[in-house]
Amino acid sequence: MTEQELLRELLQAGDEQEKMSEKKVKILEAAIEMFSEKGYAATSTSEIARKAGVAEGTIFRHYKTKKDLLMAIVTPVLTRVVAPFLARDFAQKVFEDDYQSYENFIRALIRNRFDFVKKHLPMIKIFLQELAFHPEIKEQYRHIFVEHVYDKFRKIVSHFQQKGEIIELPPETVIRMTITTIVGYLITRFLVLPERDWDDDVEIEHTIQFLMHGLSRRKE
Amino acid sequence: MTEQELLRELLQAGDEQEKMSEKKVKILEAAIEMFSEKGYAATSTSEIARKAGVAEGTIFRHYKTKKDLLMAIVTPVLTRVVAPFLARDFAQKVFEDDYQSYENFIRALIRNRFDFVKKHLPMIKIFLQELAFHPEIKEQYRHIFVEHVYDKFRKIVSHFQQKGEIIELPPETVIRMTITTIVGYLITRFLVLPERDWDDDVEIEHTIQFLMHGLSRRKE
DNA sequence: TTGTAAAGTGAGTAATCACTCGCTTTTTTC
DNA sequence: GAAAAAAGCGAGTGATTACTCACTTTACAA
Repeated sequence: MTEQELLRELLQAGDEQEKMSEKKVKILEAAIEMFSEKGYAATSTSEIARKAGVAEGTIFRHYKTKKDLLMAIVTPVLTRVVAPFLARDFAQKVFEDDYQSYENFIRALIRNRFDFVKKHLPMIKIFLQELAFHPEIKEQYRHIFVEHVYDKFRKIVSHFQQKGEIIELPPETVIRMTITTIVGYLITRFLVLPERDWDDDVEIEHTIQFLMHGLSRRKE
Repeated sequence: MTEQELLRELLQAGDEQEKMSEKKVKILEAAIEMFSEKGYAATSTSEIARKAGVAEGTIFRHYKTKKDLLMAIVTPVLTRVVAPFLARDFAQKVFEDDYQSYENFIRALIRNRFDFVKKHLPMIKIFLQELAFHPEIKEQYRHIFVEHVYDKFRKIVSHFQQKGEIIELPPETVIRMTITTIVGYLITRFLVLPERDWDDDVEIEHTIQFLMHGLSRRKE
């Protein structure tokens, strides 16, 4: 699968899969690169057109406004970020002991999210940046999280709390710590210190151990 | 101490304390508000002038360029973020058992940073946003961190590792987990879910317990 | 009080902005 | 293969941009 096919597939997530023209893909690639490097507001449509090798009018043929172009990039990220939780059988699998422990659940989650961030870093950068300034993006995110992630996550936490594997704190606190630890690792790894030579397998394992000990039942 | 005096003091950090004119303070206040709400690139100097109740020319009387204005806001944040580590006697105090444990050290740190973030949230938002797009800011940050924070932090970690309080992971991993946990909590608290009604004392204590258990010596 | 430097002003400037529109070229449909 | 639709083009639009500059007002030292 080529880079272009991969991008095409990701960006079409949700849409009826119409074929995208060559130039439309070029526009998206150029926009993603420039938005992630200079920021959305600081990137002009003429720059995007130049980098994409396309007339400026062509951009507005495909996207009514510059903001539409941003949303076309950001929306698929939104759904993919929480993708693991969207699978219909996801919570089921957890309860039916596909992952015998919270630890294995976390391990699968962190590995999965690691690959995702590694593959789509520029889009994720744009998403994180613009989240702060566009209330609709934040609202979409909030909606998806509340609707598709929070409830399932809460049930998983409760499940392993009852099994005695993790501590009896409020579920939202446990969820916060889990997400914070994973996201904190990924942001450090890919945004804060990307140039350091990481031993990813070791670091992921340390992170999992840290999280599991932090969440383990306290024994006196 | 009024809000204005407080702002004045913070923004003058480092400079020889020249008196700032009324209008200069107004400009800074307006710029901080707008930059944090709309972003640096999306805010025009004319908007800032209007909000500050000042002619546009007055902005450029005090700051040569719009970017100079940004740097005047962001630079003091940089030093204040790491302020606790800048104190000359800081590491000394830790070793001489002012904080008898890593836990107490962390507790003091998190409480201190909590107050700082709460007080200067808009400036911190601007700082975090623009860090991504201005290499000089990132370089300044890297420099201060490497020069003034990392070494002291590393010594503190080693100290408590030798005392057997915390686990014998590589110090940079322990530092990463500590910072990640604290920053993750503060970002969740003030940026991701600021509208939730937090019981801050409880949440801070849970966070400390999570961190300390995550970092504790594993006992078989 | 007067002289001077700093602070403040706002109309003006060239460049750039997101976006439009009449047109040509390419692709799809029957 | 002709007609229709979609994609692509680029000069042109009015609005806005960061910044300048000649000028006026204010602050303060001698």
